[in-house]
Amino acid sequence: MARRGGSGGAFLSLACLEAAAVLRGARLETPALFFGAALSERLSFFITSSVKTPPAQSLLDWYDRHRRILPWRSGLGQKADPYCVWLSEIMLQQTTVKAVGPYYHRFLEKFPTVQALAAADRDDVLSAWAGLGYYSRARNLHACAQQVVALGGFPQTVAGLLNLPGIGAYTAAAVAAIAFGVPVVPVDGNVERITSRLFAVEDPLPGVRKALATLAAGLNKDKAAQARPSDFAQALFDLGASLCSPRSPACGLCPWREHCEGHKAGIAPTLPRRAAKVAKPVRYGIHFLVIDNAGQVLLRKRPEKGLLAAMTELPGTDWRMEPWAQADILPYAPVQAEWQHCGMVKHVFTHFTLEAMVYAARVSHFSNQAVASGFLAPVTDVETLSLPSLMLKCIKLGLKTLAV
DNA sequence: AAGCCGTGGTT
DNA sequence: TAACCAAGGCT
Repeated sequence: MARRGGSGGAFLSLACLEAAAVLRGARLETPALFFGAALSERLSFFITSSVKTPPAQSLLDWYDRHRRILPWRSGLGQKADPYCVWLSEIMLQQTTVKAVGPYYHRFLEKFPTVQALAAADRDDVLSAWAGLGYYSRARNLHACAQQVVALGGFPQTVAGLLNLPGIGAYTAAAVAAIAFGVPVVPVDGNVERITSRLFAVEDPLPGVRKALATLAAGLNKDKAAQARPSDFAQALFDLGASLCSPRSPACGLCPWREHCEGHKAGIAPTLPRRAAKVAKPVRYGIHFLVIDNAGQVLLRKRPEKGLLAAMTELPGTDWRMEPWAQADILPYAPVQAEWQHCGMVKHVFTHFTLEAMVYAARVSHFSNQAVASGFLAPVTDVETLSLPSLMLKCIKLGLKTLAV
């Protein structure tokens, strides 16, 4: 791991010059060798025992003055509700505060307690999640609620929380710290960014992720942080969200600016570095919108596993790497009709881009066979049908064509 | 363990 | 526009 910042002596304690030598030397080695098993353990020790961490009190003072007011956040010194903390943490995984807000309120209204959530139908939970993305979170949320009820409440340790579905290293630490006052540092994208800047770590993600987590774990070692584990964790989130932002951090306002090696070296805005990414492949699919005289649209449910698992979709082809020829697609049409070409919907998933061609038609009524291939729903209910965003786009495009 | 899993906002 | 990114987890 390459860490910048003047002489090793100023940055690392004198007792650990050997560690500094190891760290400097490591820059010259291949990443694979550097993170080799034995060496990695030695480095974890050296890092946690030798790295000078910034004063937690400075951050906490800043937090007390500038902390954000969020729906799931309790008042300073107030006790947090574990159910609310957990629910918000799951929703906030890879999801912005702004997007979560309405979902969080709706969810609490529908499922006010973990018992209510556990007792609910899974489809109702999925429905309340529709549009938020990463739908495995909703399935795991429901399963987790049932386990929590069976356990008689939320586990109050990181290890106990880690056993629950949908809760990984980050969420376990976040719930433990925020809901139960356990002095741990949850490492999310904010904390990775802050840590890489504080210690001027120039090696790229995702390879350097483990090393950043080790460095981050040392951030709460002083007394001030130990006294306020919940506030310290949330202070890091707020710092990452409002000052130590990805593109143009406001280093001049940062309570840790005098302790930040990245800032001192003038490279803070460029951190963390990332390995060059590969281009996303394009996949091609066709989807069909059919409406009968009663204003009903034919839909179907996707398979239980895989992309958009168990969510609702328009009937259509699979999504393949080769574009579909006109002649290939008729067998996939759910009914015989005068199909009108509506255009293309482009949708970007994490690992590929989908170009979905949409065809639309009207029929007087659906045959039993057609209905058996899926289910019918009033087209006026499209907004409330628990549809993934992609399908909402396809339907809107199809409706536009039919209306003409 | 690298690939899979959504969506919306920003630059 | 295309890339980037958000309080990541699972397999």
